[in-house]
Amino acid sequence: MAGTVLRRDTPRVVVLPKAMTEHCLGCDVRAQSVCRAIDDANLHRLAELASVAEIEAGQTFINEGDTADRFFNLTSGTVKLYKMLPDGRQQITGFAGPGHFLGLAVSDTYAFSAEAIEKVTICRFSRPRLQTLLHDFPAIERCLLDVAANELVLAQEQMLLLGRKTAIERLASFLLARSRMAGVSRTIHLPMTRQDIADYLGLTLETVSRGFTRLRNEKVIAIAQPQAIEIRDAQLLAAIASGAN
Amino acid sequence: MAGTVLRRDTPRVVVLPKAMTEHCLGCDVRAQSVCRAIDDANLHRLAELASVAEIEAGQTFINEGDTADRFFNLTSGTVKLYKMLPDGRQQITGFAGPGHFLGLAVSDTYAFSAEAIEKVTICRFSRPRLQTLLHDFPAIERCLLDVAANELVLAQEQMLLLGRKTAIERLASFLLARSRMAGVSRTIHLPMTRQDIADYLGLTLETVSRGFTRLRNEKVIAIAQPQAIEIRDAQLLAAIASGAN
DNA sequence: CGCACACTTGAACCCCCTCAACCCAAGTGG
DNA sequence: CCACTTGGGTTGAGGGGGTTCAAGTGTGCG
Repeated sequence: MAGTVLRRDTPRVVVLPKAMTEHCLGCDVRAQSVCRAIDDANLHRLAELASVAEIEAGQTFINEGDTADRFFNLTSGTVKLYKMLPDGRQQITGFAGPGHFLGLAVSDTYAFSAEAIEKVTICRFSRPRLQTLLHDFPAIERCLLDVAANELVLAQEQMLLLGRKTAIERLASFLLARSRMAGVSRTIHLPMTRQDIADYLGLTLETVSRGFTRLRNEKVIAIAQPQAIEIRDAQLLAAIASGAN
Repeated sequence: MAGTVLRRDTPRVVVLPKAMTEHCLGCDVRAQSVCRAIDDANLHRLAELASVAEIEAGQTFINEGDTADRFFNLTSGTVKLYKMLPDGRQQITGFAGPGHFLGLAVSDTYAFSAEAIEKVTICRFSRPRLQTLLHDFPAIERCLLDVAANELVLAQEQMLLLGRKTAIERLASFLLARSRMAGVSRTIHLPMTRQDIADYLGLTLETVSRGFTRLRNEKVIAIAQPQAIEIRDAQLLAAIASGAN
């Protein structure tokens, strides 16, 4: 049962009243984000709604229950999305990286909180104004639908993990998912703490630590640093993750 | 660790080559389904893509991993959506009732299986043909986005439940959610078995049974029949569900 | 009646949690 | 340079909530 203090500092807004269109044109995560749905000619329509902000590590910039008046688009860094119980128990529902879109809420309040675990930069959009833009460009809506459907698949996968997998299977699944998004590289970077991993996998930090140690002893992984893990037997890792072992 | 046998019987298609538009016009779940996004004048466009099928209880009509060539719209009965591990462990990701839309998958294969737990009737749409219709009617797409965002919120809530709540808290949360969808009535109907509830809440059927008994002994609920549960102290039930007790 | 199926209840066990100590690296300040 | 602090990570010992295994209790239906 984790108990972290909530911080409600306002994020530091940094830039860009007018040079925004160029900023969007040269944005290096545009291809991975929903912004790809809008072509260069119309990009200014999107750009004039956006403002950029930098968030320090540890800062919470979305609070569960607050009125959802903004959408966010991550351009760098990593964010944890989580829900909490009144007594402080925390469940991280996902980690968001560059290109990730935040704020897909039906109701008018956020259903989760978001905290930067590294220094993060985000694009912010006013909700009502972006929604009128969505109306003019159904392509964005279509893209958002794809995004939402994809998240739904991931959420179902995570429910299977949380409801039915053992501790070691959860860890293996987590490392495997991380390695897939890392691409070809054999080592994976973990920007989050053991406590965060535990809160994501429905475990305690001690169990996470013990699990990593066990996987290391069984030569499945090597732990270069606590935050840098090398996969030594991807096949065995996958077997463990799927419950075959 | 539950192990149910997969059945792959083809569902019995029942009706309606041509009288379909009238059928859609008079459909009693239209207002609760995505079909509400299309007006009476254009309803025939939707109707001519649909075919109706009846599914017997126990029949699986979506198999995880199969090519996703169809969308479904539930018009009566209850369906369980689930994922399985190779060794038979099962996680139910949700129960779908009348008006529920199924098949929101990004990839070309279904990410989950669907089995009728009661006799069920569904409208079926060919995927490619419905997708061209979506293109013509962005209102449907918008509606689907709302549906997806809503499911995402529910999924996050379920992750919190599976990752961080105790057995009794899970049961209370489940009963509370069921009572909310039941409306004003104080008694809730549970069409699924204890095993299904367990597979939904990440527990065993014995733990579910014991939990119900305990809630009954503490006068929170009354168990008229195993499938019919009366809520006697909604406030206490809500307190337990949120972890306050 | 008797079989099947779902549910309930009991007893023993075990995986993971809790509590606690310890390690280690990175500051910080005298 | 060393003493001290702080934050994250690891490791150990013991306990408990939920599972496992097993028996018993309805209830519907041939």
